[in-house]
Amino acid sequence: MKLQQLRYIWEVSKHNLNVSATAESIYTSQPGISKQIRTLEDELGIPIFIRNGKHLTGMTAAGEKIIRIAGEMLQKTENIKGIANEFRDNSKGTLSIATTHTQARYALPPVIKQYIKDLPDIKLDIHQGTPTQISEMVSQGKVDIAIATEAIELYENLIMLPCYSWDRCILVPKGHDLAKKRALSLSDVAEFPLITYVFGFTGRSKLDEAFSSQNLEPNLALTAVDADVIKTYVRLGLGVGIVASMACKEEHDSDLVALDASHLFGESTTKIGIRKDTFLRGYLYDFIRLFAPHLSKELIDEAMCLKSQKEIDMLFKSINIPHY
Amino acid sequence: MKLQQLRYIWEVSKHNLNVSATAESIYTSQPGISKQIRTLEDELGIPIFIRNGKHLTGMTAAGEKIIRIAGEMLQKTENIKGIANEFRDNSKGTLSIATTHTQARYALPPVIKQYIKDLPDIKLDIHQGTPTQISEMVSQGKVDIAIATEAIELYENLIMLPCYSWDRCILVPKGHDLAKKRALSLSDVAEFPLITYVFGFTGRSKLDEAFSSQNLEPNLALTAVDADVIKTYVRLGLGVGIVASMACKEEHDSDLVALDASHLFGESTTKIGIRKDTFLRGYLYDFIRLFAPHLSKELIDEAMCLKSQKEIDMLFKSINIPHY
DNA sequence: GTTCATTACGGATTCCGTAAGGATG
DNA sequence: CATCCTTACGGAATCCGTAATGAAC
Repeated sequence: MKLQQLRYIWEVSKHNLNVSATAESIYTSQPGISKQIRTLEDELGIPIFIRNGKHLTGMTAAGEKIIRIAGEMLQKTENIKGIANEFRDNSKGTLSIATTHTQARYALPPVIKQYIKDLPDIKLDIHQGTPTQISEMVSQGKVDIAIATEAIELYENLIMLPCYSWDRCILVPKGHDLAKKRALSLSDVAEFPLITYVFGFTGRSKLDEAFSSQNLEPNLALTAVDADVIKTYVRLGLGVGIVASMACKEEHDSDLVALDASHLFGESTTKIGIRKDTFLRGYLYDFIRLFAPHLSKELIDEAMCLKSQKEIDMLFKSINIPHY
Repeated sequence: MKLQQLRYIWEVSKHNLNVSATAESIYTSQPGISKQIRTLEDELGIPIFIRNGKHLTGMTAAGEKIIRIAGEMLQKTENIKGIANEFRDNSKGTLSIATTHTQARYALPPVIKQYIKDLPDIKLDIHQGTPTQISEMVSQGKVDIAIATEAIELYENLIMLPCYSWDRCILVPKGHDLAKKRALSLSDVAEFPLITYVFGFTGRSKLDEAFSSQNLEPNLALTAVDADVIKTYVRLGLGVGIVASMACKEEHDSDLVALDASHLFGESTTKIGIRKDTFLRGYLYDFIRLFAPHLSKELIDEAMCLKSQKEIDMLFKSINIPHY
């Protein structure tokens, strides 16, 4: 049994059982893979893949189990390499972050600024995408961590660490009727056309919950994936904006007015998503600590050791999560 | 990185960092191992072992972590082989059991008898030893399971599944004073010289607890590792025997009298010890089921998935454990 | 007829054993 | 000087790529 062989069966299983495509994607020859798989099957004495003539059409029951274990082993080889890199030079390396517009535009800049000052030799890769896209990227090991409010929980091999909770605010042009109100209520807001995030972005679900719990039918004039677009249309007078409070800070002295809406909607929590069972390099802990000061190395390690997300959530019940 | 290299560093770490001894034990040449380790260290870019001139004197911090992961990976290769064997032919294989005299002599015979009838092609290896020895054997993977009442909990990489609880009985020669008593008390028993198990065997600790909780100082005339020896000396009149009830059954119609002592001592529980994270072959589940009918495959799998022994104990709180 | 896996084969690499070398205690 | 690891080297085995073969859709 060779690691190479395990890698091949793993890769083939991830490429729709197409050996040619697999070979191309990992830059080797197709017969080479074929041969190694056969050798492994001979050694184990059982078929791993089901063949219909000369096509792979499925995995045997044993094959499925073996491929799963193979995947775990390959993960461990990565961990070994990570440990080696860590000890070779902890001040060098690449930190890959996948995140959403909201985080990249509002929450991350001060953190990144400090981070590149503290650890100047760490190369930063920041990828932007939808919550689903970035969760997928971590899940596949293409980036180290995801930062998002949504979708991370949909991936079984990711664990979520809560970073900070936040509320929403209402954005209106200066002089708007809503800005004159003393105590803003949800029905006040629902009278105007609304502009907010599309579904699946930046805690949008909490927003829908709030309206429907009061039997209000919001009139959504426009939905966007990011606050900058929302602001643009608020300025154009298309409606009232509802955005994350992180995106409101600088609005007080411009042409828009931000009204606190923390009493109208439930708070949301932004989380970091990490792949289970990965070795985390020191500078990754440093980054997380900077972004979410309550997430110490010890706490993260403790959470990583736990089996299920449920247990992790329990762990964080006793921890004070910062509020934005 | 090759599995072979990982195996070498693992084996060397298990042989007091002596490469020559390692080479001998795994039937290969010493330079071969040396070379592969060097190659691996070069590839990873860090030393795994600390060298003093030409002697290996320790492991680096990175090395320790890497070797631990290597061990986990090697375990997984075994699991893959196990799965393959399982599917190749589930009716063939070897079941290795390590157990104590008490189990082998009294609890196991009917189970074994049935088992070889049900699965005639499974070869059985039964090893006898002290609780510590047999736990060690499972811990090192030399046998599949341990069956004992003591010591399994001392090994971190073993999990324990409760099989049955049992009580003790008092053994006296026919016509002995104690046999005439109606209600036996602990102080009645303490008046006579006692013969029982040595410390660390067959629930001996429960026995000591019972006496000391009533401030009684038992007079131990003799201690032995097994009930057969104890019976021999009870017959010689050296004292009163206290043995597990499993060992009493056939005494009723012979020259010894067995008196129930379940009200005098707390009950003990005999457990099965299995190494964590191992793949269990089908015939192993069959054996366990025969020995402890409440341990279904599903229940065992559930327990094996849990992280800590604490959680496993919790799981079994809601399960009814048979009493001997 | 295109796609796809297997077989065949030759060259390069890797692996492993023996023998010699050099450091440690 | 006995033990132990490293280096050197040659033969065997393995791996991998190209080319040819044949089955499936």
